[in-house]
Formats: sequence, structure tokens, C-alpha cells
Amino acid sequence: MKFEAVTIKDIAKELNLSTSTVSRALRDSYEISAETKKLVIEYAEKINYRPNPIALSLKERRTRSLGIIVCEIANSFFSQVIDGIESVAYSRGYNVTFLQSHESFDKEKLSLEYLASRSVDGLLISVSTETQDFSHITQLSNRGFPIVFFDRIVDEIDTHKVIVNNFKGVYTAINHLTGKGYKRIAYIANSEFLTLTKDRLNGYKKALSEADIEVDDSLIKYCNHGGMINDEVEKVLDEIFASKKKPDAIFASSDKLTTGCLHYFKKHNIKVPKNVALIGFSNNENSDLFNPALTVIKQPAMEMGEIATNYLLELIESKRPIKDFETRILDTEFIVREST
Amino acid sequence: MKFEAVTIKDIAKELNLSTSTVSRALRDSYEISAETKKLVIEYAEKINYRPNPIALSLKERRTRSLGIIVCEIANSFFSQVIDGIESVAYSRGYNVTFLQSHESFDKEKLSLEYLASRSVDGLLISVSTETQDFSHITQLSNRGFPIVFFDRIVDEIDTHKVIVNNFKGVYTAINHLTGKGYKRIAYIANSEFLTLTKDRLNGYKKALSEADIEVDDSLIKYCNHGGMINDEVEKVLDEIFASKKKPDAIFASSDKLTTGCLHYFKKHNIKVPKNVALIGFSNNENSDLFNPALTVIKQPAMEMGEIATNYLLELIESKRPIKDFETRILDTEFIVREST
DNA sequence: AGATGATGCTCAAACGATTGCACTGTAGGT
DNA sequence: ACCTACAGTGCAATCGTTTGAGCATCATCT
Repeated sequence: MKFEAVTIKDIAKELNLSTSTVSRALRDSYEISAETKKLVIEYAEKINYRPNPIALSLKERRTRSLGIIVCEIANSFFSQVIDGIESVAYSRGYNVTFLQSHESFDKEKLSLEYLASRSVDGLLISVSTETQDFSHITQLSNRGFPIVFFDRIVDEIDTHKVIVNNFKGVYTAINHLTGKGYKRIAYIANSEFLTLTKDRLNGYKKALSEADIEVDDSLIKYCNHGGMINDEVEKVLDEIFASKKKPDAIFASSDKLTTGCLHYFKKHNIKVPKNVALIGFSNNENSDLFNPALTVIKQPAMEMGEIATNYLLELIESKRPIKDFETRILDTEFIVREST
Repeated sequence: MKFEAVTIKDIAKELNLSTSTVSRALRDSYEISAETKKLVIEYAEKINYRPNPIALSLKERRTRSLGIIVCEIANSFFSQVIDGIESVAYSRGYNVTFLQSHESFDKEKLSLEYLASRSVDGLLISVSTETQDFSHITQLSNRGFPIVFFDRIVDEIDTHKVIVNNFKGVYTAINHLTGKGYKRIAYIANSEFLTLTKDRLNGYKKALSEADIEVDDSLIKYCNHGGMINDEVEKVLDEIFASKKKPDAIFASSDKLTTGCLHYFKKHNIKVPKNVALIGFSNNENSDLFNPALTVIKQPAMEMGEIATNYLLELIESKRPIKDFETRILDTEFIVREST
């Protein structure tokens, strides 16, 4: 079934005017007489005329829509970022198309191709954990396609970026743990390819060394699919807990990994914080309801989305190529609860 | 900064052909010689040509994109539905634009107008809690715009719908409570305007009457903003717990309301299930990690999204108007945990 | 030789809206 | 009476792509 909508032609035919006159009347051009304007506007109102955004896009060579690529919408952090993106985008007259990479490089690449082939004016992206080869993004960026990174950025591509202070966030958290006497602190990391994983590792190491604790590489485990693959978290935890020198605390680098740990603990009847303490990077709105209530490092997700979108719109709407790119670093919030 | 992309014209100019020949060559038309085809296809590949979807949309009078309106993406149930929608849509060559109503009638209306003015071929919608007047949807539907409802449907609009068996889901849950000896069971409902609220109420009443428990209207409370307004849940719980005859169990009708209850209990030091039992409609992936682990009625969210999308694509792609509409009713899953 | 037909290409219109330019008609000035 | 000015409107090109119709060119058949 075709849904036939009203066009400017229908108005022109009905009123015995040309389409140009109708167009000008609707845009309140000075060239059109008051009478004609009134006639046109009233009739347009009556038949509920709406300009066709597709035709406008073709004419103006812009779609007034933004593309977003994240690993998963069903993730508190990203859905909060998206809230921020949406609010800024709509207030500036843009709409928004989302794509999920589900942490797959191939999906990310396809999504990127799709969006970039002129169905959006610019792109906000947090790369997938799998992504090691950035050429698909680099190419676009080099051809002048506006891209802004948030959260999981790509160092070697020069454009606006918005992240949190990952180093400081983790440093504070680990510091808190060492201060409480924890000595064997494991780091369940996201993919080792992500910049933020490295930054966080540095914060972890710094805090340990300041507490005179030697870094034990067997306590640092990577989940290269971000916990998306079923037994990923279980496997690394098995490894950690199989060792003779068990950890007394765990730092999990994302929401998915944190809940993964909790599920593991529940299954193996490991008590938190009695047997092991837990701190996670988490924006889960219910982390205080967990058993136990979680100590978390929280990111200003909404703000991140807003800032990133403003950056992107700046790139899109700028008359001349932008050369000076900024990386905005936001502060995390550290919330101590029962799990430590 | 304008991002200039390659068009069919660039290819035509370079190869001294007409745009029609290039177009036909790319679509592998029989009218074009093998040599020319090869030439064109190779050059297109080389300069990375991608057809402009905007131009195609204008020509074909279809955008190959679907619109989704939900109250909130940051809600486990809806983000799971969206996962389902996305997977079907992309596999059938459609992309997807989301809009959040944030439970506001005005936002919903605006979003609808926007999407319908030809930027999407069809619409999937779960109406906001505030919506009482459906004329904005009815109008569109009557003009032949393809719409499919899911979860929060509108009875008086005749089109495909996908819901769960709300009656049975609640009946089973309340039955479970009465079987365990609970007698004063409160119902914290969503907006009273939603069809599902009424269906659930009927399940609630049936189960109570079968257990010879009289329905006490003071135990039935509506949250007309779905728990989006700060103190909404707190207020109704205050009312319920202020009464002399306190409830011994609570049934919460959505994820937001369920976590709202938990937050309230935590604040007022009410122990679950010792002081009061709790059952919620919830698709939260971590409801087993809560303190206590929650007994829940779970909806097949992903499946719902898939089915709804298939319905919508059927409406969009059908050659002739569809008159026979279906309402698909899915079964819920009842998961008993510690909270009851 | 002339008709027929296949082959391989180009022209131009169309989708819906915008906009520079051209055109018509009227009024006012000289 | 003629020129200028200008208000009010229409024509046609444009954005990128598709597609029906038309037009050469050449081989083949009678």
C-alpha cells in the first residue's frame, strides 16, 4: 500500500498557480502578494501539507540527520549517552539514526559505509571492542566526512573527541582499595585494543605502585569481546580464582563485565565483599539495588552525548574546514557503597 | 565543511558515457555491452561510488527506513524490543530511526508528525503513558500510513498489534502470591489510560477472587507518568504504607515501578520478602542480582520486536490495502526468585 | 537492394522543492 | 506618447538516479 502525501503541486493545481509561487508564498517571500500568500497558506493548512524532507535533502545536499554507532543500546551507559545526543540533536533540528555494532568489526564497518553514503551529515561513534583496523574510519575522515568520537576513541584519527579521565577514575578507585588494605587487586579489562583500556591500566599501575604493591600480570585479564561472548568473563575469572594466590578485590572495566562478575560470584557462592571486593565502571541506574550495593566509577554519560553532539554540529555547520580539534576530558564520579 | 561524494555523473563524464548508460551498466541491464559494463563497474569500484539513497528515495517514493517511537531507550524492555526490530529491519534492507517520547504526549505527537511527513515508510509505536487522545495516530492510520502497535496498543485503531497476554501473566503471578498465603496484595499500576493496565487489573482481580480475597481499591494505585516523575512511586507507596492495614505483597506493573519500589524499601528499611513480597513486570537483565533477587514476569521483548517489524514490513510492501489485521498475543514467562 | 531486427547507446522526463531569471501588466514621470 | 520602475507571477534548471522511448549502426534475410 502506498501512502500518498500532499505535495506543492497539488496546491498549485488547486489554486491555479505555479509551484514556484506556492513555494515562495509558503516561505513568506516578499515577492508574493499578501492575498496570494493568505490563499496558499490557508489551503496548505487545510490539506495538511508538509514539505517532503527527502526532496529538500536532495536539493540542499544535507539530510539533517546524524548517525550514531555504539556497541549496544541496551547498556545503561550508552543509552544515557544517546539521551544526551538526542536532546541536543532535536533542539538543533537534526534527527538521529542509531546502529549497533554488537562489538563486531564487520557490523561496524557495514554500518559506517551505510551511514556515510550520504544518509547522514555526520557521525558519532564509540568503536567496537573488536576493531583494530581503523582504515574504514580514517578514509571517511580524510575525505572530510564529519566524525566525532566519544568514550572509545581512536587516537590516530584527528578529530574532536569526548572521553572521561580514565586514568584518574581508576587511580582513585584503586587507591580507595589499597587504602582499605586490599593487596591482590585484579583488573578485568575490556578489549586490549581500546585506548581507554590502556589509560585505565596506567591508573591501576600508578595506584598500585604508590601503595608499594607489585603489579602481577596474572591478575590482569582482557575480554576482547567486552563480555558479549557467553563465557568470556567466566573464563577469565576461572583463571584468576584457580591460582593459589586468589585476589582479594576486583576492578571491572565496564558495566557488562561488572555484572558478569556478580553473576559468577553468585554461581560460585563467592561473597562480596567478604571473600572479594568489587569495583566497577558502571552507569547502571540500579547498581545500588544490587546485592551488595556496588561501589562504582560513574561516567557523566548524558553530558558526554551532549558535548559530542555539539562538537559534531560544529563540524557539520562550519563554513570552512576545521583544523584545530579538541579532546574534551570529563571527570568521573566515584561512589562508595557496600561492595568494597 | 561540505563532504562531496561521487555521483553517477562523475563516472559518466570520466568515461564519456551518458548517465543512463552508467546507471544501466551498474544495474547489469541487458542493453549494455559486456565491455562497457566492465569499464563502468571497475571505475565505480575504483572511485568508491555509492548510490545516493536520498535520490533513490525521491525517485522510488520510499525511504526504506522505519520509525520507532517508545517512551525510553534506557529501559531494558524497550531496548530488547529494539534489538529485535533492528535485526529484522536490517536483514530486510531497512534502517531504523528512533524517537523517545519520554512519556510526554506532546513529544509523541511531534515525533509522529516528523516521522510521518515522509521520512519513514512506516511506524512502530508503543504509546506514552500520558496519551489519552489518539487522533494524531488515527488520522495517519486512516490516510493509509502503515502503523503497527506493540506493547502499549490503542484498541480503537484497527491495525496489526503485538502484545503479551497481560491478563494471564498477572493472573499467574498473583495466583502464586495467594498460594503462598499473601492476602493484602497491592497493585502499583502504570497509567490508567493504557489498555495493558486494564488487562493486568483484570488478571489481578480474577486471581484474588479465586482465592476468596476481596479487592481493596485502596491497594490499587496508578502512576500516570509511568514512574518518570520523581516522587510518583514514592507518593503512592507512602499512601499504601500509611494505612493501618499494610500490604503484605506488591505487584509492580513495569520495570521502572519495580525498581522504584526497591529504592523506596531501601530508603525506609523495609525488608523484602520479610516485611513485604515483591513481584514485578521486568525485563531487567540483572533482576537476579538485586537484593533480594526478584521474582518477575518477563516478556519476550526481542521476539515482540521481530514480530512487530515483520507485520510492519508486510503492510509496507503489500501491493493492495490490507483489511484483515491481526493481534498477536505472546506468552510471558514467570520466574520465581527470592522476593516472594 | 531493401526490409527487418538486434544491439548499444543517448535523450529527456520524472520524483518534490527551491530559486535566478524572464516575462507581463500597470502606474507614474517626463 | 514613451520610458522606467516595479509588483506579481511563471519558466526552467538543479539536486542524483531511473527508465521509457528513440536513434544510429550493423548484420542478416528475402
